[in-house]
Amino acid sequence: MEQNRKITIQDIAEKAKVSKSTVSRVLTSTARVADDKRAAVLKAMDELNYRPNIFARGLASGQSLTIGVLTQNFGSPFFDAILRGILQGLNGSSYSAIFTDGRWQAEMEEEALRTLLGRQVDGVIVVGGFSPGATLARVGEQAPIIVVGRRIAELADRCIWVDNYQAAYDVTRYLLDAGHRRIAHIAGTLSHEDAVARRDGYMRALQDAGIAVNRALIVEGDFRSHSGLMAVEMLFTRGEPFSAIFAANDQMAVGARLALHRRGIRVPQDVALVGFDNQVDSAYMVPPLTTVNQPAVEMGEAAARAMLQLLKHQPVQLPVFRTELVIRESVVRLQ
Amino acid sequence: MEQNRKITIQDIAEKAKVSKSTVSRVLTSTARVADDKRAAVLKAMDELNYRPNIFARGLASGQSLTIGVLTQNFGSPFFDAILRGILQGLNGSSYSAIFTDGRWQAEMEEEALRTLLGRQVDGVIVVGGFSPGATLARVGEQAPIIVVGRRIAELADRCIWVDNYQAAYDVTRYLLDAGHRRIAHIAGTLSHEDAVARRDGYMRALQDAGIAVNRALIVEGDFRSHSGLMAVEMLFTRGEPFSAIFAANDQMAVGARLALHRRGIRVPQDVALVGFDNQVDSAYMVPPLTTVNQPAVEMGEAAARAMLQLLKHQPVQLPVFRTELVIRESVVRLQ
DNA sequence: CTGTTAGCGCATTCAT
DNA sequence: ATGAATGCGCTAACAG
Repeated sequence: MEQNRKITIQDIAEKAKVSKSTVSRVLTSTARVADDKRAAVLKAMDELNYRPNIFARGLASGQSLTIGVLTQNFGSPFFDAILRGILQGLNGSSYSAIFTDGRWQAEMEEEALRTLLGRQVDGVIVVGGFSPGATLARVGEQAPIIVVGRRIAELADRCIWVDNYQAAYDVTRYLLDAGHRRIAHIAGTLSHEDAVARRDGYMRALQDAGIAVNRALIVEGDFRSHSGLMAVEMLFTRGEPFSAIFAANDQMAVGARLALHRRGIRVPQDVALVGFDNQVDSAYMVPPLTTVNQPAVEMGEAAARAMLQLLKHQPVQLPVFRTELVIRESVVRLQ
Repeated sequence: MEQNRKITIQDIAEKAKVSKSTVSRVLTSTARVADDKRAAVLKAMDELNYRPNIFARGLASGQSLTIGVLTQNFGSPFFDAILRGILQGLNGSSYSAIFTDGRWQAEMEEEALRTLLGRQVDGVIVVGGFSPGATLARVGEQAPIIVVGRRIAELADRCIWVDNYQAAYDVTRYLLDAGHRRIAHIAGTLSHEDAVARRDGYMRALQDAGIAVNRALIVEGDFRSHSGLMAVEMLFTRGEPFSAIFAANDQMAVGARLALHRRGIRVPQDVALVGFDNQVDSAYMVPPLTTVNQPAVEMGEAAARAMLQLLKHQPVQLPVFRTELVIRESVVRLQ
């Protein structure tokens, strides 16, 4: 099967008539090497199609050149965008990423973190999740860590996130400005801090506008489409009238849209609809969805770059990311 | 920073009063160990919170316990489902996955494959992509390989795929049975074999029904939503009437849906619409989309399991995956 | 069943 | 600037 024996640093040393050390030096460029020798080494490496053994290197150097990414739910467009950004940010560096999926379950996340650390990753990027801050802080003692999509008190200077509270406030404000007074909210899983922040921003905006928060207009979903559909059903069951719905993410907005359609309710003429996350296909909904854009790719890229900095023991300055209200056609001014 | 020195097999050997070898044996369970010693070792490992160094292990054993996954486009729901399946299939095994993204570009794929191999992965799973079969076959000589989502002649017994041609044939047949005669097709990128197979299945079904293929009713898209929208525009520009559209994937169907909506054309009353892939939110479109289900998660899982078999040098028997027409509300019988 | 001995391929002192 | 020597932590023969 593997006819050609693994060629090692030794082989190329012989071929280039130098010592292993010299070869190692041109490999790591940790010390100067005479130009002619370096050339000979390079030539030999090329001719023999040499590939350093990453394990030997890792064992000897203590570095894995791998950064571990703990994510949740590969399927989510939002998280995918972040992952894409991370890959992009790592591009060109000598680091690779290895992913594990926490599936939004704290125990699984711990397990995933464990395997990552067990794989001697040089750093960890945590994307979202439920793990308590203390757990992550502990991880942070073992390896450089960057958290994206969450704000963790214990790791304040290592988090990349957006202000969900403010964004939700702005959405609600926008709906109010359009003349809506009875605005329903489909919240995300409320054990998740983002969901809470979005709901709170919504409530606060209402209060600031002098409108009492009506609990009957708030339904908790789970960030998935189906829960958006169910939430609208729930709203009708409760019988509280509403002229607008603010869903805590686009997926739930999609579900809500279908529920409205089933009841013959038109969007935006009868009910306005706003989502959150600006996932790609939201622009292609019928009608195109007004939503909040989170610069997911950029956040992922920033996370990767920050990690690279940390690994070089350089100080990191995390950029600030802003959300943006993307106005499309699912909201219309109330007469 | 790292106050506590790395604890090694040696430490736990001393603590358990056995030799390193014995510890190694309980670790790898390659040989029987007396129950009491095993217990002592386990206890010591637990108390010292021991984590084997994966590099040392890899170096000594020649195994990386890592399988490399080459994928395209993290953002696609279909590919994500496959990845999720792979992760799922690896779950419980001692293998981890490491992902790289080929971004649908042959050169990038080659590069990605190279880094994967450079990382000494024990096996490679290729998801989709453009790499020529010969390239993949070459990779297959260096490490076990499984290909999912493509059928490659050189690697016939290593591919997991579905019969796109037949599925497309069935879709078209379904539309014909519903009374449609002027059926448009929005193809995917035709440099991609799946796109070709789907188009060909469509054409064949028409021919078998005695209907001449009308080139003006076929538009090439690129699998993305926007191209679906553009395709419909193109169709109208061409002026060929049609009563149904078969898009080569759901994303393009979404785009097509919006284009129709913009022109005030109702689905399914005025035009029937069918997609392909059954991505999650298709069930929540307005109206819910009739589409072809590809068991993506199952395919990914099967790929992982097959890989595990290969790594154990056991013969693999790849399961056959069938597509299924998922009938929802975007098609109505023509009067 | 268990301990002893040799490396795995490379980075990194230490000499020179 | 370069070679020789040492060891990273573990697995895998080899004895016993």
